[in-house]
Order: sequence, then structure tokens, then C-alpha cells
Amino acid sequence: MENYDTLSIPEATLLQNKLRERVDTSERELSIQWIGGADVSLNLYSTTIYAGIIVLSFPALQPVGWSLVRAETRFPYVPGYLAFREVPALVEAWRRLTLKPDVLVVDGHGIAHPRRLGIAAHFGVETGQPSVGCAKKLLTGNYHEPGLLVGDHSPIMAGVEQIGYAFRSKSKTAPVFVSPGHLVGMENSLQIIRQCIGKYRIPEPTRLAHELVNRFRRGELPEGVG
DNA sequence: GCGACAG
DNA sequence: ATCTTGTCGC
Repeated sequence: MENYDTLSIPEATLLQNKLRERVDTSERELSIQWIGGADVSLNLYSTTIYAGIIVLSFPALQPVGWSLVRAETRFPYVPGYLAFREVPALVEAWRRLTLKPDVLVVDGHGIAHPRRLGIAAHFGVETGQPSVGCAKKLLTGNYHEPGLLVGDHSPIMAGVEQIGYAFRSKSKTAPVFVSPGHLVGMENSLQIIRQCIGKYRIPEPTRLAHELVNRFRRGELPEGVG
């Protein structure tokens, strides 16, 4: 994996177009024993990022391990290029994990991206690991509001192409946006997230990863694995 | 040119 | 993304 810090936006766009050719979103039978959640936390106006991955048993969703990494980024946040900011630290956190999950849920989009290479798909291709994207806001595409009950969903469309699902993870609450990352199909991604629902809007892997990295950033947890 | 815009 | 208490609605 090359260094992203000095890439210009046009260069980053070229790399995305090249990496997207390697994305595989064919449906498959997934036997999941461990599922991971990945997220990043940072202080406003700071280039220090606190990345973390939490591993949960599946389908019980009980924490069994984690990895925390502090890193510096020069790449700014630009919508559509989030991966260039967060993926390097997440890959390092992944590398240090002793128990690798069978699939990783990343905070952000999978192929529901202008060039079909959101952070979850980007991470998946760079590591060769199955991944799913679950975002709190839409980046690109259109959808009709799904029903108001847990489990209700509707496709996110980019023209005639389906790029994800608007999924009601909690009744009468704003939906989350699910899309395949790498080595996971469209239906697979929805089934995976559906099985990660707890008491809150945000699916457990992502929610617990967010909680983890925030404690790390505040100094309540040390860098390392556990 | 205008609006939209993950974290 | 982060800073934050109360408050409204189911």
C-alpha cells in the first residue's frame, strides 16, 4: 500500500478508479464466527487520528478483542476521499490484530460512492478482507424513505444501478446506509447489518468501535491490542 | 454555473 | 469528526 499523504485529488481519483476494478461484490455463503467494527476519532483541527477495530463474537455480539493505533495524517477531509485519511491507520490496526474477524463493518460507505470505492470497499481491496460499509448519512445516490419499522429497507439507486440500502435499524428513527465493501454481496451486506442490531440506531460493531476509539482519544485506553 | 457533500 | 444540557416525542 502506497503513501497517500502527498497525493493530489486528481491522483487520488485515478487510484480509486484503479482500485475499484478489484472490488468483488458477488453474493456468497458467509460463515461468520467473529465480526469487527472499525472507526476513527480525532480532535477538531488536529492531524492526529485515533483508529480502532473491535472484534465481537457472532451472532452474540460480545467483545472479544481490539486494536488501537494513533497516527498522523496530512490528507484533509474531502467528501469522496475519506479513505485516504483513515485507511492507513485502520490497516495498521488490522495488521496488529491477533484475532482477525471474518468480516469488518466500517463507519462509512462501501460501494455507495461516486466512483464505487467508499472507505469500506477501499479497505477491503487493500487488505483482501471481507468488508461492509454502514454510514449515518448518504453521500451519493437516491432512495425512497423505507417503512418506519426495524428491518424496513429500500434500495439506494445511482441511475439504474443499486449501490446500497437505506436500512431502518431502529423504529421511527433515521435509517443507516448499508453497502457492500469487498468480498460481500449486496444482499449479504444487508443480512450482516441486520444481524448486528442492538438497542440503538448504530449497529453494534460500529457503535462499540466508536465508543472504543473515543476512550482511546481521551487517554482512557492505551495504544495496543487486547 | 449551481447544488450536494461519508467522517 | 468534536464541543454539550436540556428537551420533545413515542
